[in-house]
Amino acid sequence: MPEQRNYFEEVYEVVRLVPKGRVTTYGAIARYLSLRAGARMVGWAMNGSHNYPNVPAHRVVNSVGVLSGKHFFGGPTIMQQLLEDEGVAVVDDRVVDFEKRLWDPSLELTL
DNA sequence: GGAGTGACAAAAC
DNA sequence: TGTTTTGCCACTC
Repeated sequence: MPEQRNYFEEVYEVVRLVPKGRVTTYGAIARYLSLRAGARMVGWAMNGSHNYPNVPAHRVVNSVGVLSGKHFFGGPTIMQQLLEDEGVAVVDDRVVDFEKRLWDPSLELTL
């Protein structure tokens, strides 16, 4: 069945554009997609991200920089390990210098 | 076919 | 000031 889930693809595409060593938020992606509060969809999309290649869902965190869905990576430390491997320090499930690491598509892509 | 849920966020009270 | 409710779309039961 063809992928007719536009929002999901949009989310995946944006997440794929997140540079290594940077993180983004559900709200940022939702805003970039002109969603009022579709952040839930972003998270749900991440849930199905395993069906799509190169979707660094570990770079997507909530609005406070917390690795909300770390447990969905098959382990509570996988997400943190991936981020640390990319140079993103994670302490107490939170991204260090989150505001500096934050990659907002609406800003970086200057749409 | 209908109702409920889901890795969130922002507005309202 | 903190807590509660609504919003969105897709997917599952």
